[in-house]
This record gives sequence, structure tokens and C-alpha cells, in this order.
Amino acid sequence: MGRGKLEIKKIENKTNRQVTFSKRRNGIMKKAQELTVLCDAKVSLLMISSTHKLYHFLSPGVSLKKMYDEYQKIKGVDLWLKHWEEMQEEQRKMVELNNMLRTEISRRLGGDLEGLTLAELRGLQQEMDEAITEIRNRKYNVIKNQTGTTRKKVKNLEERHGDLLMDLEAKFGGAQFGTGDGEQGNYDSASMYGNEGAAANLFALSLHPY
Amino acid sequence: MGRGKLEIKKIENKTNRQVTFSKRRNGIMKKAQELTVLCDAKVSLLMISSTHKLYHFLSPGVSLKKMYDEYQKIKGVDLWLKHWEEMQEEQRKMVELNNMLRTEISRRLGGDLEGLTLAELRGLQQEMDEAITEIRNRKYNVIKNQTGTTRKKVKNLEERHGDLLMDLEAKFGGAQFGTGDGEQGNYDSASMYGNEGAAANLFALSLHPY
DNA sequence: AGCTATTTATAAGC
DNA sequence: TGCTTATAAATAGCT
Repeated sequence: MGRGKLEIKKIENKTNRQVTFSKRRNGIMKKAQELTVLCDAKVSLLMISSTHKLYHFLSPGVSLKKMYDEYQKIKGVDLWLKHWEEMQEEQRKMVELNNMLRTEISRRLGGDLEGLTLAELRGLQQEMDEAITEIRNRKYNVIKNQTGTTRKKVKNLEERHGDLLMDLEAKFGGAQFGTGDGEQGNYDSASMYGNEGAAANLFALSLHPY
Repeated sequence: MGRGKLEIKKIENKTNRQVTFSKRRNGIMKKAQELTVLCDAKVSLLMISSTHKLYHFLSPGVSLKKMYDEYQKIKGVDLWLKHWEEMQEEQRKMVELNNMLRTEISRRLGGDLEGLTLAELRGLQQEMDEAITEIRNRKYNVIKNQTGTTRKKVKNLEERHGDLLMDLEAKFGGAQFGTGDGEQGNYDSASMYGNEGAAANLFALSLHPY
């Protein structure tokens, strides 16, 4: 209706579209209101414009929630409950996964070993031995790349000392050389080049269940 | 519009009211559809007749719940939305925690070590060394308590062999004796007492982010 | 459910 | 946005 017939397809001119939205919005709201009064009907009308503004009509004496409840009763699906339950299930799975991860860590800290078979224990130990090799390599790598602007000579000494330690540890594959009291002093002097702090708490993650 | 002007007030004649509802219902649905297409708007239209029948229109690509959410956001928060957001926040925290746990495990498998300082690496290695001692003890404990109804003699032999291995490993603090190929056969024979299977997959937890 | 005289809604222009 | 007006659409009352 109007001066010319309008084809029902998206109005590309933005201003035009907004004007038409405004006019038709009022029109449809009036229709909704009339339907409510004339036919004693309950109407809920929500409209969101392309500019994300919301307009709505709701028959007097009804709440939007009641309308949706009726809708759900008739359609047989409780939208809220469905979403709620899906979310809870997701949460449950995540807690479960979380606990598995905690157990994994705990085992790598020497706990939670009771349920494991011999083969499992052996696998675990092997994994950890291999990992320790990685950590040891990384450790010496850090020492080597320690960048101090001063005391370069000390650094070089430590580097050579580090190489020596690495050789020893590689030969015996054990932890004694990396963590014993014997070279504690040497490592601390390496730490002085910028890596002080935080170490004690880094792995203090609580292992209690969520 | 029509043969005569209609006053906007409830139509008392029941049949007439139903007919008018039917006609106008179609009209308003068409209007909603046109508004959707012409103006690129999202429209939700629910109508419940005086005979409790429900009719509705919903713009394509929109869910009723989304419309409702937007409405609630603008009109003020109701309990559902509040709970919903709380739940999402909880979920977010859990994902974060999960990723921290994964990193912890990954580090204990020899990965993700790049960001760590020397002191942190040293702490990590020490933790793992101590844990391995626990695992080793547990391992020999399992061997000792292996309960077989038959082949007791073999068990005893293995027990003694286990003690010997424990002594050796304790002396050198390394993994060579616990995981090398050398005694693989002996350990497998211990496994025969009832702990077969599952070992290979136990620690195969995926480490990809949730 | 059709028909159609009439009322309404609204497109285009200002 | 608001007003005007020519014209398209919707529909009341009837069958």
C-alpha cells in the first residue's frame, strides 16, 4: 500500500529501511493491540531492529514469562529447563575431567598410587624418567643462556660447571646431582642473574576436588 | 477496513470473534514476515486465542530464547538470567583451571618448560625425583604383595629379585633398573598374576585444551 | 471458505 | 522523525 507497490525484499537503502521499520512497527503494534481487544487474545510481540533496538507489545494482564510458559506447555519443550540441564551436564563432565587431571598430577607427585598395577606403575615411572631428562636438559639450557651484562666470567665458569654436571647426570640418570645439597650454592649464584622468586609456589596448586 | 467501521472493543458474538481472530491473525503474521524481510529485523510474535490455541511467528535464524534473553537484558534481570550468567562464569573458571592442570601434567611429561626459570625447573625436578622414589617403593610393594594361588615359588623368586632391584635403584637413584629392557621379562611374569591390560592407555589423557 | 465495498496502512515526497 | 496524499492492502459483513 502506498504510492507504489513495494516488493517484499530487503530494503537496501539504510535510511529508507529505518523509516519503513518505524512506520510498520507502529502499524503492527496497533494490529496487535486491536487483536488483543477485539478477540480477547493474548499477544506477545518482540521486534529487534537492524540497529539492535528492541520494541515490544504485550497484552495487558500477561507476563512475557507466562506467554513463554504457555508456548512451552503447548510445544512440549521447556526451553529453559533443557538449556539448564545441558549446561549442568557439561559442568558435571568438566568436574569429572578435572578430577582425573588432579589424580594424574597427584600420581606424578608420588600420591594416589594405591590403585595402580605393577605395569601401570612401571609405565608411570618411565614417563617421569623421560620427562626428568627433558627438564634436566632445559635446566642446563637456561644456565647456558643466562644473560648477565656484568660478571661474564662468572657466567662462563658456571657454564662450564653446568656442562660438567650435565655429563655426570646423564651418565648416572639420577637426580642426586641436580637436587642435592652439594651444588646448591652454584645454582643459586646462577639464579642471581634474574630468576629469583616464585619457585616455591609455582607447583602449589591445590589438589582438592572442585 | 471493511464494509463498515469496526469499533475497537471486544466482539461479544463468539463466532464472529473467532472469525475476526482468524482473519486478523493471518494479517498480523504476514505483517511480521514482511517486517522481517523488508527491514532485516528479528521478530517474535506469540498469540493465544480466547479458545487457548497458540499461534506464533519467529524470524528465521532466531531462537525464542535469544529473543527472550535480549528482552530480559533490556527490561531488567530475572532469576533465570542471573543463574544463567553465574553458571557461565563458573564454567569459564573451570576451563581456566583445567588448562592450568593440563600445563602441570604436560610439564611433568617433559613439555611446556620454556617459560620456567632455573629455580622453577630445579623445584620441578626435585618434586619429580621425590615422587619417583614413592613410585619405586610402591612398585616393589606391589611385587611383594602379589597374591597368586599357584606358582608361589615363582612369586618368591620374583620377590627376592625385586628386593635386589630396589637396592640397586636406591643406590643409584635412577630409572635404568626400573624401566630398562633388561628385566622386562621378569616384570611381565609378575603381571601374569592378575594385573594384565590397561597399562598402555592409563596415561593417555588428551592434553588438548577443552 | 469466497466476495467486495470500505476502511486502513503506508510509500513516496517534503 | 512528522505531515500529506495517492494508492495498495486488509478486512467486516455478507453469502
